[in-house]
Amino acid sequence: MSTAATGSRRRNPRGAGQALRGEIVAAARAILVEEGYESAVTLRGVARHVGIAPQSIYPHFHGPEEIVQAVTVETFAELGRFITAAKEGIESPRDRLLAGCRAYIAFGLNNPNLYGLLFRRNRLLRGEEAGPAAAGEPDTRNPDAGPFAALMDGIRQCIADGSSGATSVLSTAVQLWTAMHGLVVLRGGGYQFPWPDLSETETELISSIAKLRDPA
Amino acid sequence: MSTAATGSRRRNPRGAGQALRGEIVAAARAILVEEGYESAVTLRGVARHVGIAPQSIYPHFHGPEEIVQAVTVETFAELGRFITAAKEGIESPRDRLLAGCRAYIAFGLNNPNLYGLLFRRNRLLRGEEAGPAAAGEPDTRNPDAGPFAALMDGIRQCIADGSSGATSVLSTAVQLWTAMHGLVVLRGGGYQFPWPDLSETETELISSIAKLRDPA
DNA sequence: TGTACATCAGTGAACGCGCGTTCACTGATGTAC
DNA sequence: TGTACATCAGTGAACGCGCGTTCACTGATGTAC
Repeated sequence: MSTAATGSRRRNPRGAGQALRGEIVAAARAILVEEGYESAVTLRGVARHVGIAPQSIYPHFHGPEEIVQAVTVETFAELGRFITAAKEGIESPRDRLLAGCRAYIAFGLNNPNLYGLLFRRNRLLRGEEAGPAAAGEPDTRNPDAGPFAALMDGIRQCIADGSSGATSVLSTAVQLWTAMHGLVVLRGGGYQFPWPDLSETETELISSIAKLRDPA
Repeated sequence: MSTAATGSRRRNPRGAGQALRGEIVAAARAILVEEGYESAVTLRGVARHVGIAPQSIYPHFHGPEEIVQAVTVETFAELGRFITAAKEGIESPRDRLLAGCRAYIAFGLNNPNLYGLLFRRNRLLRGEEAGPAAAGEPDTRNPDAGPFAALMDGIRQCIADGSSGATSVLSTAVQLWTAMHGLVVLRGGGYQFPWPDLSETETELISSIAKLRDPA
């Protein structure tokens, strides 16, 4: 089931202790991708995957949740880069918006387990104490930065350009995000369902929500 | 944290052994609502909640997953009844469709933990063997029955009525469901975010996806 | 009408497992003198 | 140039905990005769 540790692991050289941190995060990521559930990420499981003793994780992380959080931060950055890359070189605001949205959806559908990590239910709902936002607080959910800000920019440009008839940028962005998230979660959920063609669905959803006019 | 067992539990009378089944499902439901995660439903935890010994569960369920499945089936039925009740007495197809969709969203936002149960990732994704659909297989995800079929009916009536300009019933229903699901999951996720007004968002999303014409 | 018995609705006690966590330890390597 | 020492990057062994699961048992109650 889970890949066994290599066993041939070499101790990191003096001063390179931080390298282990990276190995731990990578192992947790691999376990998440394979197993799909946060609960599969245990200190002992990660240690086995890396090939170290469980207690060797403590200098880097205080527990499993911190490791998962590190994977989450990494994944948010990855998603951002993926979307940015997809929009590169596209001039038309309308096509850029579509390309960005399609990239978001593609990332989610191709990495369902990692995507699920980005939007797992907030711990607050379980009655734990609030605390300030962590240093690497995910920024897709931050309206002023990252992918969401880029989405708003894209919509603004479409409005300016005349290719969108939307009135509220924030409201439109939230609705687009909502639809894209729903699409990723439902289609990536693994249910048996006669899903209509993905590309058409994307186009229709985005066009109708962003009130895009058909290009001449 | 978790409510203690009453301790004053009476043994069920002869022939009423099935009553315990109901108590077990109710306890699991309560734990899910309180704790929010499937992993919180353990045989021992449920037994504590009911006030019985852990092994007393076995005559009714083979393990925690079966209990969760029973809660899921119950919740699907509840959702269906809730939507049906909300549409009752509304004549206009357009208003019926809106009422049904609003009810779906309200149920999800008011019962985030139970709603999450309905659409948790399929076990198949974790590499477990397939097997045929269970007896109580959730029917919101079945295009030919339950809430989803009702949604398609609603759209059909709106099209017949002239209040919707949609062309494909199935595609429109899937898109509506996608958007509603995304809305519930994102808004119910507990993130800090400047969400626009819920009622307006609902109206805009549903109207644009179902291509509803403004009523005169 | 009384009584032996089968059945039902559970319990008591115990098991092995994987988990997080702690404490004392090791052995290589860079650094001060 | 040699050597004592501090530090770094980990390990060995053990703990208590909650979990699922098994086995033998109990005690009330309906039923056959």
